[in-house]
Amino acid sequence: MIPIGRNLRIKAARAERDMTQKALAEAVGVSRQTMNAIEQGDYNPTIRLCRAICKVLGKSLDELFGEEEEHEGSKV
Amino acid sequence: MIPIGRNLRIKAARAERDMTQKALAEAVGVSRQTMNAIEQGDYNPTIRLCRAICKVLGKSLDELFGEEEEHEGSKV
DNA sequence: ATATAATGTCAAGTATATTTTACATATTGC
DNA sequence: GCAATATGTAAAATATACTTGACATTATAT
Repeated sequence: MIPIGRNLRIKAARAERDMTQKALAEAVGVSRQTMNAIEQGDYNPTIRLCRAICKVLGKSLDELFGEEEEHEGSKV
Repeated sequence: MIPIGRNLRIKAARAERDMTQKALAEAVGVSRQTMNAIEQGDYNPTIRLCRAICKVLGKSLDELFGEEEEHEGSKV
């Protein structure tokens, strides 16, 4: 629970590497559901998991987890 | 448990702002023991708490929590 | 249309982050 | 020396990250 905002940056970085949620989850050693929940913003990973995700996706903490979400499309 | 390495960067950033562990803990809304444990590397905060710490200390995630610890003094 | 892979979600359990209380050790100032 | 403040630790309780298993939905392709 506790909505955090969907993390589209992870999704995008995954796309860059053509990785599936499952593949990323395995690469960082968590369940697929956990990866999905993080992308959905359903919770709040530990810094350790964040670091692992960054490492696999070749991004920095600031790039993937910095600040709060950038706002979505400005609806028309 | 699970040693992560002491986070001297937080300690240093705190010193820059002349903040005590207690003050920082209150500013980010956790207990003093939690802040202490994080600095001691005794565990593994959530990204949310990390963000809060960064905000209060005026540092980025990469600055305070990026990569693993830089090695200490190169022993002589 | 129907397989198959990728994703979203839920519920029940386990692991662990965080709190509270409490005490011990520095450290600083009187 | 003694008081006060800052820090380090520990044990028991609580909150929540994360797992497992299962099912529904949305692509993509044949």
